[in-house]
Amino acid sequence: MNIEEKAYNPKSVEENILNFWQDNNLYSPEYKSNKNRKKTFSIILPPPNANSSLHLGTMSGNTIQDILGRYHRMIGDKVLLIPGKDHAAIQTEVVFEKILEKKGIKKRDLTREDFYTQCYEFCMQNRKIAKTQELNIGLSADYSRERFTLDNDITNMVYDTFIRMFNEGYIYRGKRIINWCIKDQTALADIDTEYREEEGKLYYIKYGDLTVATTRPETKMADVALAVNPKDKRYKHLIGKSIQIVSIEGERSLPIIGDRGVDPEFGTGVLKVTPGHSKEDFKIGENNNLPIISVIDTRGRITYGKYKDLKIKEGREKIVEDLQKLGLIEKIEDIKHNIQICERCKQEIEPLISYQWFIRTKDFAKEAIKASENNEIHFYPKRQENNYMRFLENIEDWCISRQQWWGQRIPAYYCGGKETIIDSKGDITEKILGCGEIIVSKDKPNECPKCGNKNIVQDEDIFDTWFSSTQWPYSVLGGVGSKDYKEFYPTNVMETGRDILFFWVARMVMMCIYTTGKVPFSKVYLHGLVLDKEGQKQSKSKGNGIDPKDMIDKYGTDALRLSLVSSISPDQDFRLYDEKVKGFRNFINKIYNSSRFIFLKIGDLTEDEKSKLKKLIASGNIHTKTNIKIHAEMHDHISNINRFMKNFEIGLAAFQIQNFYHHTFCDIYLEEMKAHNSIEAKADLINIFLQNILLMHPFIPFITENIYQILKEENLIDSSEDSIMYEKYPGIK
RNA sequence: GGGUUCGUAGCUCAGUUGGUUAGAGCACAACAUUGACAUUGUUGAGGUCACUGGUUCGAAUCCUGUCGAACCCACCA
Repeated sequence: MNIEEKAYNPKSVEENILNFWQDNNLYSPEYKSNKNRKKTFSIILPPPNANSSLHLGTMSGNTIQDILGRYHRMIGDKVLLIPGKDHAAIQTEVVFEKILEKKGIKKRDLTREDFYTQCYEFCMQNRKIAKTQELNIGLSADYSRERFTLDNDITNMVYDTFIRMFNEGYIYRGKRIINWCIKDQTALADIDTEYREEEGKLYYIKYGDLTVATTRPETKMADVALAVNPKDKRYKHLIGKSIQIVSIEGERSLPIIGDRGVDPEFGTGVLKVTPGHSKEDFKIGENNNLPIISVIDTRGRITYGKYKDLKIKEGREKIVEDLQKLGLIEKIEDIKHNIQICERCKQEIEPLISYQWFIRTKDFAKEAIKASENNEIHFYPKRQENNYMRFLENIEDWCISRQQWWGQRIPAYYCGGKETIIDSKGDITEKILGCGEIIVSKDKPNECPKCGNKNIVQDEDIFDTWFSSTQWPYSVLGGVGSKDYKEFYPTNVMETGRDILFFWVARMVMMCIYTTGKVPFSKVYLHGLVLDKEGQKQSKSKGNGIDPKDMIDKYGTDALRLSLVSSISPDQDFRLYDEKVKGFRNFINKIYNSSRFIFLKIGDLTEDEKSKLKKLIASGNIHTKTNIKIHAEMHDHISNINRFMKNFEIGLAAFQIQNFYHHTFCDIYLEEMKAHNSIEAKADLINIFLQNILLMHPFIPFITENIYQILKEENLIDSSEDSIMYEKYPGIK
């Protein structure tokens, strides 16, 4: 810092400080000052997706993580923040396919290997950019330990888990109804889908004497029953009977069953049961032992009779036309209804019957629930615990296979390969062509262990990205039993966005308890989303995103950090915009100028005077007549900040350090001190100043490190530490 | 349908277990500034703390209900 300049120039200062921290390896738990530290504090940083540069939301999380890390370093813990990057299976595949499309290349033009290699390259470039961004925001993570979720050893651990779960019966290959994305050509877990309200039509179709209201007449041929509510007086007497119908599929008989899930208020109160193309109906089918018929394939085309190969919507029109000709359409109403869409590509989801890999989640969920009940895991804010519990209590089996290329290929092998057949009745079966054996193994077996068949074919599918990322807390440390695992696992805090509580946090607890026997972290802090000035979610499609780099270039990193955390509360979304960051820049400048003033005031002391000054500070007996009040206020301030930090009230702490420095330290104390020039007064000034700088360091690390270094250069403080990062936090013994 | 959060100054937001006169920043007005800072300071104006009823010596804070906004989960056949 050149204190000749009237205004603070963050750019050059931050660059120097950053180099100083990195060159000396200060972020590492192996750094010399950590040598005698026993208590560890570790955070697994949520690995951002390696398919783009970081957005502000990720960086707001990084800032909170870093504040916690720096605070704990200063209260004497051996701190490890572990960075990583996530391959983000489907999302990255979608993003990368678009990039290829721009070059006029279609995914299927490439071999699987080429696609993978190119996508890997793409991710490595983003990984580098993201790392630079993380470093620039001051994230004090140990990059010698940085990992990518597709690193070989990580994948190996993921495979080990899969194999163990398979052998213990927690993983099965099953025929179930799944969410199928026709655009992405893959199965999706429920959680990977969203709902969107759309205008549609409700068709009232005659089934013999009864009328059924449906939005999906094209699945009519897959009906296997009609269902009514057992309490519905209109239809109660029909339960257990059958109805003869004549319709486009000819003459046939459908059983009438009772199911409590049928809403008597909707339509006519009669539901057509289509287990092959509706999740609810699939459940009804299971409960009543009904057959399953499929009439739509994975391309979203009809497979039945004369409608074969028509797209769903074309088929619907044609079928309605034919029904009308037969006089079977009673009426058509307009309806607003929610359609299920793919979270990634936003296209409509088709529920289809398919063979996929599933995890039996019920037992795992029980353990994860127990962890919370036994107070082994705490949520900030506490109310999120309810969401966590409700998710786990209602959890369904987790579909972990995806029909994609970018990710970890499932280590399952089929004797002779497999094929899926829809028979003439519309029944889907998966047939393993050899002796029927499925071999789960990390390496490809030479032959089938059961029948000796040499023709062994690997499953084409990859894992859901969350299958690997939920194992991240121990895999990133090198796995169970590794040196880092022993020292840093379980970790202390999971700090992440409130939007991935279910995707990641809850499943991480389940998976890690299974693989390590321990709850992976004892505290979960969930932050809100960063919104734009109008309170809208920032997104690339809206173009309302704020580029973190712009803010840093314009106002400096410390200013941006403060604006990301000051006055926030956990879980609560907050707005960020130019003027806000500018305000914090003004505060940082205030710190600069006040320090400039202090250095001018201290003036050129002789070495004797400096040593007297330091002795006065060390003795603690430096009260001067004019400023007794400040000591009491400092004392309260320090204990408040420590209390806030312990309760994860980061927003309050950030707000208070700024407020105190500006309006108590500068506006009152510093003004008063203008009249005092004794060595005692100067000692007092330096002492209070230093306390404030230390208090502020976790939040605004750059300027505080810079001031600290000047205090040392000027020989105004004594310390064996090279950096403020390892100084003792005020109020901590 | 179930759940959560929010509603405080013109705007953006704090308000730590219920406790004097409800705070900050931005914006606004006036004044000041020769030991730092016009990216500053001082002072001021600006609030029925959404509304309603209750608990309490005392409510922005706790409880009932209403209105408005946002979000999550489930489902819409």
